[in-house]
Amino acid sequence: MTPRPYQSKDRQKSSDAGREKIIAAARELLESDGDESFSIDAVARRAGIARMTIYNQFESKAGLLEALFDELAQRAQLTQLSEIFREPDPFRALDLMIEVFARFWTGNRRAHRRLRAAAMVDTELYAAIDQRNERRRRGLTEIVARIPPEHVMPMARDETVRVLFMVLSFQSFDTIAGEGRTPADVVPVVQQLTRLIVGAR
Amino acid sequence: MTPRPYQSKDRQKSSDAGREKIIAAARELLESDGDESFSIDAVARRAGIARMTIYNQFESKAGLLEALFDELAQRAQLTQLSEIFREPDPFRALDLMIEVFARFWTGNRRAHRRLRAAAMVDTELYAAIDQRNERRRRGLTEIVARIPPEHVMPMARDETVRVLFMVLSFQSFDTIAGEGRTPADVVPVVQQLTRLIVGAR
DNA sequence: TATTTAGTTAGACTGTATGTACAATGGACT
DNA sequence: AGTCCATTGTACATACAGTCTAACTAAATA
Repeated sequence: MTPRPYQSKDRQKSSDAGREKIIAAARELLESDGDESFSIDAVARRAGIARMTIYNQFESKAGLLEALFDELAQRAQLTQLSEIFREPDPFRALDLMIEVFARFWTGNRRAHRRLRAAAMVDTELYAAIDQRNERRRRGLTEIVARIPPEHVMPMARDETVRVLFMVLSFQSFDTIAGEGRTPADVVPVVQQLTRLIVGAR
Repeated sequence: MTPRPYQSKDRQKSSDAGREKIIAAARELLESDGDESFSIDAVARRAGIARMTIYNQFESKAGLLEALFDELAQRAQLTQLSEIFREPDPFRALDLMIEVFARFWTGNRRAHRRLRAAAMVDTELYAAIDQRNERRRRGLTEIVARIPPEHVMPMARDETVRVLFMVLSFQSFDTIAGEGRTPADVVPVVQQLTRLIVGAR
């Protein structure tokens, strides 16, 4: 009758493996251009597990997509950002930031599109992703603050941050990339655009 | 037994009135921040008509939203655009274009957001709205082509068009506007940004 | 080894939504 | 009077999210 709680490493490991299998299936499904719609059922089928397991692991569809977003971020090494935000040279920091986000946004473009679409409908997911985007804004604020006062800028600083935030959004990269252009094509354009916004060095 | 086809003016008029009533209800519903979800049923209830009538008039949800998009465009007097595209001075044309789009995008912001969200899910609607956006791109192409060859531009012309297309998108205005800023606040920022992109006169 | 524990699974069920089919109604036209 | 046609109510098929539950399974512990 006495409860006998325990945690297991093997148990945790197989559970984690299951989680990753599900997220991978979700990513593949979002990335594929098949006409199959993105439903919990479809993810479960592709991962070869029961639908209930997904609810077990992720609570809801929003929870799954939130986890997927974070996995995409890890894949694109978005963790480098905190390092970049500490880069003393603000102009160099912006160039690096553009490279990282180009990798992120254009690496899994279809997935990001459908993720955004889902986020616009689901308020819970929207809040989760919005929070992550705000990190980008805070980083930009830091970087812009690091631009020396004697440097002549075409816009006020807070306006500059707002505009840069927009330029570094998924939408921006997606639109500028158009169809069939690689990150290598887009990065120099966005870097050039950014230089115009903060004022050439 | 013999078919006796006819058209009626009164009939047409009351039918058109019904159409407008439905579109108005759809617009109000999209614009309101209530938690009521945007369903055909909700639109019908608000318009005070039967759900079937909507399918009768608009074929599908996508059809209704497409019609709504066009109504929003008319309300914001987007028809002025064809005139602006013929403006000989390209710099002035850009400034005017920004004013028109600021009115369009920020006038019914919530509606545009949810319209975009719906379009990202529904391919039919996406194609319809994409087509309308392409008119914007063609207009920009014309305007940029009108910039005199001796004018020094920071980017190649085709790249300039792509970037301007992005800057004049809903997403751009929505992001730059942030929360609670009016078109009057946003227009000068976007105009300034555009001047940086095409090169100051 | 026997028992406990916790994640997995299949299936039934609810609720919401789109879209279709169809027959009845009633107003507008000839 | 007779015809046309948009509107309407109702029933129906389908898809999806999410909940509940009871059975199953494999690992952990005594």
